[in-house]
Amino acid sequence: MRSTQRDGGPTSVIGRAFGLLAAFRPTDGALSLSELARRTGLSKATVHRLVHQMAEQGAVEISAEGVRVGTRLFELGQLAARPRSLRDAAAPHLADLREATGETVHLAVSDGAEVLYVQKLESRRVPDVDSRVGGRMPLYCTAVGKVLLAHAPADVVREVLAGPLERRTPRTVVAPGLLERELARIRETGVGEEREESTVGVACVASPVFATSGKVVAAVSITGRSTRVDPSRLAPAVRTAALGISRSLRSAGWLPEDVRSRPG
Amino acid sequence: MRSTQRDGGPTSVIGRAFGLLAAFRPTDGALSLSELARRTGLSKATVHRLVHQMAEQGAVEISAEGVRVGTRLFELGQLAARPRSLRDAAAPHLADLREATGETVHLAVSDGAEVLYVQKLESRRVPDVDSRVGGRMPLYCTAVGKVLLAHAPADVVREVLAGPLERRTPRTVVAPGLLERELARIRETGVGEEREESTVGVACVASPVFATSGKVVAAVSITGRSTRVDPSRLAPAVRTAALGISRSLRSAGWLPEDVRSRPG
DNA sequence: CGATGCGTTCGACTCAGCGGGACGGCGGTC
DNA sequence: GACCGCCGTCCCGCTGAGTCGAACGCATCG
Repeated sequence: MRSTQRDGGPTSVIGRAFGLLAAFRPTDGALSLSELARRTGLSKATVHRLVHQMAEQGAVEISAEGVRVGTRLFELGQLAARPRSLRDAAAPHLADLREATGETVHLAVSDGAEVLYVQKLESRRVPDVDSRVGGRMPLYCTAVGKVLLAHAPADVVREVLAGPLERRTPRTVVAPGLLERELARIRETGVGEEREESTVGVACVASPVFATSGKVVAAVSITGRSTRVDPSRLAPAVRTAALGISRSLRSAGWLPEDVRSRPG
Repeated sequence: MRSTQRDGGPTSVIGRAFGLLAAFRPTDGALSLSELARRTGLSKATVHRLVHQMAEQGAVEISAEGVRVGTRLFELGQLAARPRSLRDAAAPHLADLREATGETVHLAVSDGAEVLYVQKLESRRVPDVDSRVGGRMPLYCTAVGKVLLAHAPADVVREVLAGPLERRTPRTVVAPGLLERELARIRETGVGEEREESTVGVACVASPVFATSGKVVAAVSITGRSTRVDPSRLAPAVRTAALGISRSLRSAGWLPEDVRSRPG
C-alpha cells in the first residue's frame, strides 16, 4: 500500500471510483466535492481529479449545485445481464398480476443478505408502498426476502440467522428458530407471506421464480395496505404469476449461473 | 503518456474501465476477456486485472461463459439524477396515456445527437416496437428526437443538420432544409410526428416536456404500427400528457441545470 | 474582517498499473 | 497423437498516473 494512501479504503483506482458512486444515497441530490471527500475518506485533491475523470465518461454530472450520478450510468445499468433477462421474461406476467389484483407488484432478486428490487408496477391507487426499483431491503423481514432466503445457499441462511435480526416493527420475526421454521413452510407451500413485519400497515405475499436448472433466481410479490391485502387470499395469484415467469424463462433458455461476484 | 501504453486509448484508469463497459453492446451476452481486449485495444493482462477489480465492485460478473455487466451497475444507474426525477414525475401521466390510447408510450431525453429512452410502457397488444429503456436513436429521424432537436441548443442543431443524415427508410427526411422547416413547425404546434422515418411500418407522435425554467428536458411519445397510429389524431393526447408531466415537474420543483457532462 | 467552507492548483513522491511474454489447458484438425 | 490456435492466468521489471498535503482565491456569514 502506498505510504501516503489513507487507511481503510481500497487500493485500486476502480475501488475508489465505485466508492465515490457508492457515497450517493437514494435520497441524496447533488453532493459537493468536499462532502464526497468526507464520505469516502479520500483527499479533496483525489476526489476532484476522479470526479472530473468520471464526468468525462458521463458516470457523474457536475453542475453548480454539485455532483450527481450521471445519465450514462443509467444507460449502462440497463445492460446488466441479470435484471434485463428477468425483466424481459417477467414484464407481461407482472402486468397481468397487477391488472388482476389492482395492487402493487414487485420482482426482486437476492444480493448478499438483501433483496434488490428489479421491477415495480404500482397500484393505480394512491401510492401505498415506498419501495423503489434499484432499492434494497433485508432478506429476513420481507415476503420476497423470505422466499429468496428459503432457497438461498446454506451459508447465506446461516449468516442471516446468526446476524442481528433488527426489530423493524412490533411484528418483525426476530427469533432465528421461528424464522427457520417459516422458511421450511415457504419451501413446502411455494409462497411466503409478510404481515407488517418490515413496515407498519403493509402486507405482502411472494412466490419464487425458477430457472431451467431448478434454481430460484427471483421472487414476485404483491404488496399493499394490510387492510386491503390478505396474503392468503392472494397467494394463488402470485404463485400463478411466478410459475408463468419461470416458464417464460425456460422458453427463453435463460441459465442462472452461480454468479457471486463479491466474495464474502 | 506511459511509454508502454498502447496508442489511442484513454490515459486514465477510469477511462479504461468505462471503455471496457462500453464494449458491451445491447445484444451481447457474456464476453470473453480476449474479446474485451480486442474491442478496447488493451492488453490481455490489463483487461484481466481491471475486470477482476470491477467484479470485486459488482460492476461486472464473471462466470464460466465470460464477463457480463453486473447487477450493481443496474442498482447505481437507478440513482441517476435526470432519469429518476423525470420518471417519478412522468409515471402516472404515461400510464394514463397508455391506458387512453392502448399504444406503446415512451419518455426520452436528448444526449448529444441522440435520444436516450428513459421509460417505456408497452402496448397490451403483441410487441410492435423494439425500442428499449436505456436504448438510443438518432435525433433527426424519430418523433421524440425531432421534438427534442427543435428545442436543442443552436450548436447541436447545427451539428445534426450538417452531419450525414442517413436514410434509414424510404421516408426518412434527409434534406437539411426540410428538416429545419419541420423543427420550426414543431416549435409552433408543440407536437412532432413521424411516419415510417426511422422504421418501416412504425408511426409516432411526440410532445415536449418543460422544466420550471421553460427549458425542454424530455419528450413523450406514442408509438405503434402505422396502420393503427394516426399521428394527427393522437397529437392532442400526447400534448396533454406532456403538459401534465411539465406541471408535475414544476410542483416537484425540479430544475433542469445545464448538464453537458461530456465536452464536445 | 476574521472564520469557515468551498473548489481548485501545484509539486514531489512512489507504488499501482502497465504490457510483454511465458505457461498450461482445452478443443478442433490433419 | 502431434499440432495449432485460443483461451485465461501469472510473472516481471519499468515508470508515470495517481496520490496527498498544502496553499490559494473566493464566496458567505456573524
